[in-house]
Amino acid sequence: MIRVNLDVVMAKKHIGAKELAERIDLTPANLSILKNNRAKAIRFTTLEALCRELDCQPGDILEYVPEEEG
Amino acid sequence: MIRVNLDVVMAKKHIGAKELAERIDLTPANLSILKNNRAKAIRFTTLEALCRELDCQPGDILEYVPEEEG
DNA sequence: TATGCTATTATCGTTTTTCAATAATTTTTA
DNA sequence: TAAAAATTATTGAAAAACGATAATAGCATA
Repeated sequence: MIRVNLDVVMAKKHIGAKELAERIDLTPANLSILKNNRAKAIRFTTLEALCRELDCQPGDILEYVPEEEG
Repeated sequence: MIRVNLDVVMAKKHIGAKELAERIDLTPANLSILKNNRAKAIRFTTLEALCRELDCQPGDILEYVPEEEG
């Protein structure tokens, strides 16, 4: 499972979803999908804009969480 | 710019493109596109499979490289 | 040289998913 | 309580992954 830790990075940078959405030129609705782990993919242009505006690396945003076996 | 450092991780793990492609259930052709920085997006299912088989994190594979200003 | 093996590159068609636009609802905050 | 912010859902268009396939390149080794 790939976990999107956008909320953590946003909190560290003290930036809200509305402002971040504006800065990366994405609608707040679509940023919310990403932020709340409902996206199934990400374009590199979007990931790049996020890293640029949040001054971070992809590894700060994306995390691989091994599934526990059923 | 988002750089895909798959070649580095693969070298560390001593695994070839053919075997990795088989393990993550992707054609060698499509893995090559990703590995050589010609992909424009990535599905989380693919990123997850890569992290699982390479025993690594997204941050090992994806790197944000700030563009130098022209 | 010749022969495999691996990797890369390219094209086509299908499927998946992002994303904008929009609206409704919920949550948070002043 | 009212306003602002955030979430959720829907629709449609555009982008891109991906499989299948084939051609080509690189690189060993006999």
